[in-house]
Amino acid sequence: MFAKIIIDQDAKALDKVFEYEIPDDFHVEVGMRVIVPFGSRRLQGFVVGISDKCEFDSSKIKPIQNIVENFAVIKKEMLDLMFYMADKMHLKLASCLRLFLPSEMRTDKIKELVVNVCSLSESYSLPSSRAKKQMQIIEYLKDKKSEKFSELSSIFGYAPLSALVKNGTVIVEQEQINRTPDFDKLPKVDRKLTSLQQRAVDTIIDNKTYLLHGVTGSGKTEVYMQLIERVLEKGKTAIMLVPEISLTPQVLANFKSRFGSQVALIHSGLSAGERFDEWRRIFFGDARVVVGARSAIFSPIENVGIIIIDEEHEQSYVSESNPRYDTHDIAEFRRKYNDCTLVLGSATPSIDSFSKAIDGEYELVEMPVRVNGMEMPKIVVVDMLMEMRQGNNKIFSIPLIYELKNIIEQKKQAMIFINRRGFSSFQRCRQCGYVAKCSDCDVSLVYHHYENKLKCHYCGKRYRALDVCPSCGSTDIKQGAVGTERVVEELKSLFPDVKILRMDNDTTSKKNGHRTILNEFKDAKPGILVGTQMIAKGHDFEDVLLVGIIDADQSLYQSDYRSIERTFQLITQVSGRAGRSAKQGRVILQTYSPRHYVYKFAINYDYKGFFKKESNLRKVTNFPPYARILRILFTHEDEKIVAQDCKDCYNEVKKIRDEYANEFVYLDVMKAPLNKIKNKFRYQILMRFKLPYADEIEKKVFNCVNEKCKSSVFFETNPNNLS
DNA sequence: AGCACGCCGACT
DNA sequence: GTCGGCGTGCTC
Repeated sequence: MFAKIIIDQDAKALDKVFEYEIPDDFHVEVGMRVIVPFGSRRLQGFVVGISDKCEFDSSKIKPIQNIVENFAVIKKEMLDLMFYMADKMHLKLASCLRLFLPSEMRTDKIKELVVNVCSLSESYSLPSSRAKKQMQIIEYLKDKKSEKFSELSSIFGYAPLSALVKNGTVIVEQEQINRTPDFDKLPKVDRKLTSLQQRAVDTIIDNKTYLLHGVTGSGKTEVYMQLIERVLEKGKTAIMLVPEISLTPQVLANFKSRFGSQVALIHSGLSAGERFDEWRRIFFGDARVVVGARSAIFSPIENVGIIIIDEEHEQSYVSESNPRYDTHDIAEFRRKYNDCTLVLGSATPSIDSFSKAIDGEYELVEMPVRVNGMEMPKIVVVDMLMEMRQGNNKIFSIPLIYELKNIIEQKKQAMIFINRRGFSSFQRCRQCGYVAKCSDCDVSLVYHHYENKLKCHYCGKRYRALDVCPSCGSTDIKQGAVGTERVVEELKSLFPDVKILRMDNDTTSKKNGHRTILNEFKDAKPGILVGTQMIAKGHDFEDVLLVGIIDADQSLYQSDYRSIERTFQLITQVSGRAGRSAKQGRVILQTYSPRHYVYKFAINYDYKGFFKKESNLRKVTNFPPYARILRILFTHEDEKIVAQDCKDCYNEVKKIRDEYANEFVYLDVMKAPLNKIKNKFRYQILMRFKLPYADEIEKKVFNCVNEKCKSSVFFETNPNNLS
């Protein structure tokens, strides 16, 4: 018999199926991990098929050397998913498989899922004198009493060992796996749902995809919980995905108390060991609800009854780096495979998902009212140009200062949202125009006042801050756009007695950083929390009555087609933080372009109006979801090589463009906007084509680029940012 | 990916 | 003369 095997190496040249002979006494199944001789090395591989004949030159076929576990660690569904991903998303087979296993089990120090331990049986008969290896094993075990099966089999070989096991000389026992003890579910409290919530729960029953559009505060989480409960009662399992940043301790505790030990949590805060343990509980069916961020969609959970993607519009559901995938696609695959329900929930669905709902691909379920019946907070747009004309060129507008004073007098709380960390976006010499840049990346450095350093936000490299211009010696140095640090500093000088906290990547990188800051904020009355994106969701503080958005335009003028959508979502989410309790909240939104249509819709919380406008725009200008963008990014240390590689591929792609001339809207080559990151030069080919032949074109482009070019290329469809 | 085989510069 | 640079090519 022969096995089709994928070598566990992330290299383009090895991205294919290799064939090995299965020794007669090996029990090999599809999905197992094995060790195979590969050239002069031994490597880990995965069995993806078994056949009684081989297609490769049989004289070159080598036998499988060993098996790692005596069962399949990659389940059937995941194997199918791997082929699907490789085909549809042009990913390497091995890199898909790696997504399915916890990092602890990977390559070098192969961690086994269960440990099989061998010992000599009490009464055994000596093998025939010809079986030298068998004798050696017996001697070894006499001396050491017991040893791991895998260890023995790699020292002496699998064949003699399995012979000894078969005739009862050697006994194999599975080492006890420490599973978390089952404990009783908390008593089922009768949770009163609003009629809207109840209607949502009653509607979401079929095995299809639902888009749950519920305004912030409409109680989507409770709906999810009810849905999961119902699925569990039917003996099925559930996957619940949330954006990484909203995996706060409160959310986790909530799920733990509701579902007890049935829930497995997967988040970035886990150590490798903890992650492995949770994975193992899922694998063996001890956990029936998986709650986690993006990667949890790959959990080896069986018999799935429902998959939920909360905040489905979040960018973090698309993996940005190497195996690039969109969680929606994986979830859709698993929904079909398990014939189960998929729920996409959001207050501000992505244009993509909502248009699928409009087209009938998803069923739309709406919850347009907040649980507490409160109005959404009132959003006031402040024209910063006008402020400037009136002589205020400070960070804060007059209305914002006024409202802040108000809040402080009432001993309430405010949140200030500014989507840029650090002190200022750059430092520039006013005399000669010099801007400090990172030596490894093509970006300007961000000034961090607290550490008095310039930092590169791409590679993390630090530099001394400028006090004199290194180019002309001038001391007249201008600070760029404001960041969180600068806002905090300014607030402190305005309100010296008020507790002001900052929450961004710099202050939460330490363990429990989030929790510490949030706990501190909870008791700070009056208090102001300044932060980036990460304050935008999940945190409900009753006394937050004011939200300030410092630079709403910041996300608006990024040169990608989703920036307007993103701005709308951000404003809605941030505004949702205000007035979670009985009092109505207020939002001050500062902008330099107050007449942009996004603000008109945002202040009225008019998602549908916004959707209509935005989707129309995309339709007439041929942008997703009405067309597809494909970006091919080339990177290399040597600029000449990338440039040439990229150019060569471009010429090939042009041929495809000519073949599908009616489909292409756009095609060009260029330096990437960020020409260099971490000392690697970046060039790109960008194209946009209509949908009818999109899959076909994409495949052709992929194949020809893959053939043409040896250096590393990165394919992105509908990229989130073009830097 | 990693390792082997293979063809040209500065060392005992 | 040889040790060793890393350029191409192969691994079932």
